[in-house]
Amino acid sequence: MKKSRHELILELVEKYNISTQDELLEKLHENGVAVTQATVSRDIKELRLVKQPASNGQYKYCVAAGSDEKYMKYYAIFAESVTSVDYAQNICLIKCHPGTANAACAAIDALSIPEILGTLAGDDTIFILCKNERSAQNTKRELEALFK
Amino acid sequence: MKKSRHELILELVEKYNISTQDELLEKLHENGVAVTQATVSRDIKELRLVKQPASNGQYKYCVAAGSDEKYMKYYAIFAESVTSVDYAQNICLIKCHPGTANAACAAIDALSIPEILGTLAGDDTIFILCKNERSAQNTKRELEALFK
DNA sequence: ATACAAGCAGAATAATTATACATATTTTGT
DNA sequence: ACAAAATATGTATAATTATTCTGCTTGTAT
Repeated sequence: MKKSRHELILELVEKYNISTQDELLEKLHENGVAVTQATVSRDIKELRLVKQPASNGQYKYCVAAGSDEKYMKYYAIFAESVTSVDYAQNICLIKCHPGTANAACAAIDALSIPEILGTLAGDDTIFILCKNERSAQNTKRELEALFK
Repeated sequence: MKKSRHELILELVEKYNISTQDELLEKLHENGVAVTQATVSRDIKELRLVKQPASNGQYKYCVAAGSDEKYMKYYAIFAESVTSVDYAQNICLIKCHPGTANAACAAIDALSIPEILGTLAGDDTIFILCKNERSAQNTKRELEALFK
């Protein structure tokens, strides 16, 4: 329950400009997740999201970009979504449990690995476009380290 | 005055584990800078510091890392190309100065806003296809914030 | 089956942070 | 130098967020 809510929160935060917990709460409700602000506050703490002052003078909840700690944040979600990582040529391919690819993909995006040009998630599969075969290999290794 | 206070704040935040504005306030006072919490709140907003949940279960004020800096890169081109942003149904429509739509459109593409399915630029007009009306509205808001 | 422990979440509330408003201060143009 | 405009700040308060306390639910060992 909590796990999937966390995934949803990460997605929502990526997708929308959410500037208060109440806004996030509202989005969660729209998605059929009924919790209270107290829980959202705790989720945010666990996910280590931050309320960042943005350029437009608003605030926006973001995934914190903290050195290598950031990997830890995604470990859980990644570990329980991903079943395999492979690559061919310059494409890295991730297989996930059904329905979890988007969440895992959001996590990968959030890692912003420089070798990754772009990602595309279906229902249970993620394509990762890399610069070349070497990059794909590195990416595979990096992601494997993450979910193993 | 404000400038040096800002510098001091950055130093203090680097140096200590500051988890509330009141703590920061106290440190400021120790350093002979007498301001109130309201000012600290505004300083933090301007400096774009964030209160980050840390590994020890505490919170800690930090310098924000990137995340919406990408917007800055495109601000200039966007600001000088775009004249208006509007939407109808699931289409977001941008009006630009003659001849500049393609450049602005490239900038929009580069932002890779997830709600945008695709874009099409003419000479002075951009069509942005969104998933639905809600997405179009969000996109409008986001882009307006960018060029305003 | 029962007791116990651990984790989760809601309600209420405490703690913290942001802002509306009113002044003061600084800057700018003349 | 002076007035006008812009910027900065404090006060008070509103808004937001974190936490305490309590009751559930679930799994586990006795």
